[in-house]
Amino acid sequence: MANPDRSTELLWGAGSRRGLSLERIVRAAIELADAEGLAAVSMRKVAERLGFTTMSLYRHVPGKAELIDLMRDEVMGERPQAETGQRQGWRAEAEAWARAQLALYKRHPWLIESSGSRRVPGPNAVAGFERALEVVARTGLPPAEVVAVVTLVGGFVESAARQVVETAHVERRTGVSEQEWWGARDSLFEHLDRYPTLSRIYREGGYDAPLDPFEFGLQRVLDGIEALIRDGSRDETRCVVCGKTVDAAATGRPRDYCSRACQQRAYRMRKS
Amino acid sequence: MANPDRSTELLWGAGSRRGLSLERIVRAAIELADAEGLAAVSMRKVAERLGFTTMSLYRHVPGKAELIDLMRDEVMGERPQAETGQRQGWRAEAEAWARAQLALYKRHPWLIESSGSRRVPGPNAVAGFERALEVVARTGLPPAEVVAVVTLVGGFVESAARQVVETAHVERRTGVSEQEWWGARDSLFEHLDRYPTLSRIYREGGYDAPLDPFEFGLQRVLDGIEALIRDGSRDETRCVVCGKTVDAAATGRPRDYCSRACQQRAYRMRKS
DNA sequence: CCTCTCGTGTGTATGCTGTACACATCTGGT
DNA sequence: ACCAGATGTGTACAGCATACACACGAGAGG
Repeated sequence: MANPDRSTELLWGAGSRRGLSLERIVRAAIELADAEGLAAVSMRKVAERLGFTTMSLYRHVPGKAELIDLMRDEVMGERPQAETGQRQGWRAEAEAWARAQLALYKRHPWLIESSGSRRVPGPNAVAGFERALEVVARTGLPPAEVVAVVTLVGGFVESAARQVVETAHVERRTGVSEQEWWGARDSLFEHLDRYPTLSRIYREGGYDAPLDPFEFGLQRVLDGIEALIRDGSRDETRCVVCGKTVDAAATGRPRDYCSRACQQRAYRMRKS
Repeated sequence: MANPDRSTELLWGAGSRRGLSLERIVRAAIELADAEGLAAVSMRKVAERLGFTTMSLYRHVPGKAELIDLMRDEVMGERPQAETGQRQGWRAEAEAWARAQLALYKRHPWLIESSGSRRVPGPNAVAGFERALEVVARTGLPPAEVVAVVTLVGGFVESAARQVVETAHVERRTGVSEQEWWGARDSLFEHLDRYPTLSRIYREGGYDAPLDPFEFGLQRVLDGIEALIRDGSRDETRCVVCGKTVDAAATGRPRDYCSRACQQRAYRMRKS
């Protein structure tokens, strides 16, 4: 587990603190991870690649966990592309954001492997988050739902990337791995009668031309969000702060907020 | 589907407890992972817990990777619950499936940590997949889309579980609540003005009462799938095998399949 | 000039990890 | 009785992150 304070300091530190050596270490580690996977990244290997001893790295980086934090944020700074001229409607822009994120995962598959444990978000990661919030905020959804939507799409992209990258990884492995795949297929065939629905769907060709999980899933998720936007704007029964359903007052002026807490938050917000 | 030999051995416990067995190893490893996390599972620790030497394990398990495969499939065999009387409509059942899956991840958080690298699916994992296919197949979607939908929902649940479980895990291990943790990262907030949308949403209270990412996301995803079902049944412009859009014939009888390949697959399927 | 501190690189040592290999013991079949 | 195979053990090794003591060179203060 990375020391949060140290990682935060390194990730957010002023330019002067980020010495030349630190950048070289991080870049060497990224090259190693890109070429041989996250498992191949050891302090020894990184040091060797730079022509220094293992322990010299510790003069610039507190530990391996922090190094990985830095690697992650570094590649997240790769600009998706020329940042097209916006104003395309939230859906097209959300699609573009998701596709750029997927491309990032494809360029650096180890991002997925290293996303397991608790990570401190760096400036570039937050910048990506900011861009996504920007897009979704234009939908006019209440703030809490904007955050939830971005979380959902972000999580989906990572999940899809995990599948896409993994199958690509398996396909790239030749011979032995392919045989394993066939072996698993055979033993699965033997017991296929235990799974009637699966075998029926297999027989009906459900696996002959599999749909791209990213493209398919992205459209479903965005459809679901679109439905949320439509429902939310049709009836006004949702809290404008958190988006929860607000039980309509039987008589008198209809409520805007689901609770006094949300009302107070909106008031403070308006006042500042 | 209990193996009689194994059952007798387990039931006759006292006698067989003297020796090692694959089941005992797997169960000990699961207990260890449940209690202290996946990182704490080492061959030495598992062996110690059982009162044997490290190397004795290798008489029953080829290596650690295979042990983890076995652990995964073992816990996936835990029946979600009493398998309620079905016939509730696909959406309610899909929700139940997703919730059961989330509960599984909560019971065994290490399932998420260990899902990174390539894993061989075991009988219990396939059984869970089969149950999901069963539910989604009732929607009448074409086979390839049934698979894609199950993949989508499965991926979503894992993604949401990763978030939910992780915050809980961090809180338990560090003894610091999520709020305190982020509060301590004040250097992060210092730079908040670089992110206008993020800070605006924060000020508007978007983070004060965050929506449950699982519950929120699940509804969006299911909404998206519902839209797919509706659109698919309204117009017949989709291939009944793979679900891709089929370009309508200008004149004559409208096509059912997107390609000769799909037409042939459906024919073979009908014939068998 | 000398000395003293400090940033930086190095070498060694420790305690983990998975697992290869040789050896011991016990068991069941011929 | 004997032998083969299954099972458990002990030692050994390579790899990992990293703690710690040391070496060297630069700049500051006397």
